[in-house]
Amino acid sequence: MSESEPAHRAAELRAMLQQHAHHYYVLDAPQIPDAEYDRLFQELEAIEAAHPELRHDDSPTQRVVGGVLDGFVAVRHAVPMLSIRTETDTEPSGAVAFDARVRRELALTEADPPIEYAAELKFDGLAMNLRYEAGVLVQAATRGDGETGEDVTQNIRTIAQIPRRLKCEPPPAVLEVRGEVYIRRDDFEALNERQRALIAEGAKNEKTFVNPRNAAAGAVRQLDPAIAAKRPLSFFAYGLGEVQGWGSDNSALPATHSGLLDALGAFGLPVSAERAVVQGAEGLVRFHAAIGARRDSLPFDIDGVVYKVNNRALQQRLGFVTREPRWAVAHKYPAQEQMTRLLGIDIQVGRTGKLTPVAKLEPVFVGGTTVSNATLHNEDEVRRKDVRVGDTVIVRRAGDVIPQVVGVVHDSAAVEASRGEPFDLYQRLSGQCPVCGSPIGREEGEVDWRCTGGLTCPAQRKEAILHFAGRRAMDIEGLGDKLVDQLVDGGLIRTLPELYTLGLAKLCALDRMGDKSAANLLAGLEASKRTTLGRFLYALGIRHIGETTAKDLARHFGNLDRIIEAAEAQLLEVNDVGPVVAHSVRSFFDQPHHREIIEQLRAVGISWQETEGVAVAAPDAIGIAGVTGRTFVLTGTLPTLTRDAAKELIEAAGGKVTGSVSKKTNYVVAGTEAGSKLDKANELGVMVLDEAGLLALLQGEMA
DNA sequence: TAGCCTCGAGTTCT
DNA sequence: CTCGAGGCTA
Repeated sequence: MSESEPAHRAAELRAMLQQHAHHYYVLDAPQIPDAEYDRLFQELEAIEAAHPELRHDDSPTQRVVGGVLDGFVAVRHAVPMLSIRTETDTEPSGAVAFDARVRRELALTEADPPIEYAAELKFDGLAMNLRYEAGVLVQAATRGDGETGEDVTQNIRTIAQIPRRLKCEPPPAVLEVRGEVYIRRDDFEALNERQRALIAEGAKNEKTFVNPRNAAAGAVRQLDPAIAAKRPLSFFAYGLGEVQGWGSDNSALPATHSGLLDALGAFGLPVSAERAVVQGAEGLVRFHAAIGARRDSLPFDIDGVVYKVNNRALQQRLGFVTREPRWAVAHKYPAQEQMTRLLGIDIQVGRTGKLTPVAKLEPVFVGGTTVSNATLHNEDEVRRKDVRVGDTVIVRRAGDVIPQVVGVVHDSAAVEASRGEPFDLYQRLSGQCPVCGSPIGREEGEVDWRCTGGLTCPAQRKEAILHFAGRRAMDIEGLGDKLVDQLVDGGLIRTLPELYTLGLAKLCALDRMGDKSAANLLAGLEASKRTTLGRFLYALGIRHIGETTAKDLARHFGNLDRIIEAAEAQLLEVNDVGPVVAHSVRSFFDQPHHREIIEQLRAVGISWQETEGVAVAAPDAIGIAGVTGRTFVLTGTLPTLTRDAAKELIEAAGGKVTGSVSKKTNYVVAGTEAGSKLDKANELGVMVLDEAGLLALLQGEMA
């Protein structure tokens, strides 16, 4: 009796775990919390450890079994895994053409009713053959060349969604289920997140994955199933291979494809819910369009849809042409990812001097257009992806319009060994700006390299002019990049004010510039002279001053001279202006060259409405006590007051207490063991008080 | 001190 | 649109 007790409990646990796993993975509706599942799982593990004879091949605890393989064993498919014909046509006519072919083959006329189709998704994963004998999973094999694949049973057993025993009684003698192993997008993101963490911790042999498909392919081909088990693989069934004894003489085989999928679902196999039974070409077209519209929001990648004649008897009548069934077709959407070759890495100079690496690609058609350039953002990014000239890379252009290099395709070891050098921006440029030859530099802690040439650099000058002329800035109509290229390269324009001294004669001498366009530009320049302070400030292109901040400054100060004269402390009064922005503004106006340009721009007639500004009253000069509206930072331990008490006192007096010292900080109140905040205060010249000093200040305010 | 939120800057192709 | 930086806040 004492022997049968654990056996009974083990069987019970196995049944419960299988049931819950099915709800969790297949129906996506867990019935118990994960922790409870884990507890049951561990209980079963414990029983099986104590009673090895109770271990079953189809126990949930046996999903990871066996050791590392030396290689994969070839498996000859009992029924070949055929490819299906792919409609490359991305228009709806692909569906129409298929329907027409089917009707022709069946010798149907227009008088006959529409054909019924099963429409489903074409997953972007790996085709797999699962062989169940007497209801138990005995083998999983990849597609290979269609005739012979590889035995990956150990890895596939780690996929919890795939039942080790079919839920049917009695089970078919042999049932081969065909389907796709894939990785969900969210699982993929989480996986890469984990990989990045491992790499950050210094793990040598880890890497991030380029896309879910590659990650899935890598996992399936892992020799060590323990590694495969850590990859979040999923599975959808979509067809059959060899079948024996499903009912007597396979009589229980459903008559339709849709019925077949329903049956597989009932056996506990995951079947996609994104499928439909539709009538005729019209139904196919609708399905294609509906899925296409939702493609980006599906939880997994697909590369198209598949249409199958639903009735299996009709399928048999249609038969095969060479290796492809006549009764099914895949209808692809335009690829969102393509492989191509990285021809080179150019380096562009932006308005702020930022040096941006740009991938020069062998042109590929992806996401509806031909892509030949893609930004690589910065050096870190290039290194992170380890993209090198000559590599085969994957380019993606999904819903987000802008193409990006997703990563490198790592193929044969030979190719791997002969790769180019890792990207080193400084070395590539020999430390010089590719346009003007000025030295390049990188600020401490910044990612970006910059050309130090400033406006002497033609690239920056061009960008500065374009920015000045931009729609949100001075809005000069008729001044585009081609024209700016000509003006700067031809030496007609060196500084912004010179734009306004352009004459008709000079303009007409330029290539492709007629009287009309020249007159348009001059009119555009004239019209731009009447502007606002905010636009003008923004147009100057001061670092960190975008449209919003420019407007804030304009509103706060009301007129330009006050801004030019403002000390950093006054600039800090402006909303969202911190030390960096304040410093940037201050140093811009400190350059005589910039003041000169501003004078000249005013001289040519640029003007705006000046106001009083809505600045709060100018703060008291340094040294005069004040608490209201001031910012305090507390650091260290005060002799009598607790932090909270000190805070309360300051706030009661109208002051503000923040956590970190910045130029916006008016006072630092330091006690004993004050650390870096005190150093910072000294560095920034912020007034430092002790407790007595604080109390004296507060007294003064109250009095 | 970390994390949130906003802003700035750069980006592709037709 | 995305990323990084700056500013602010819990």
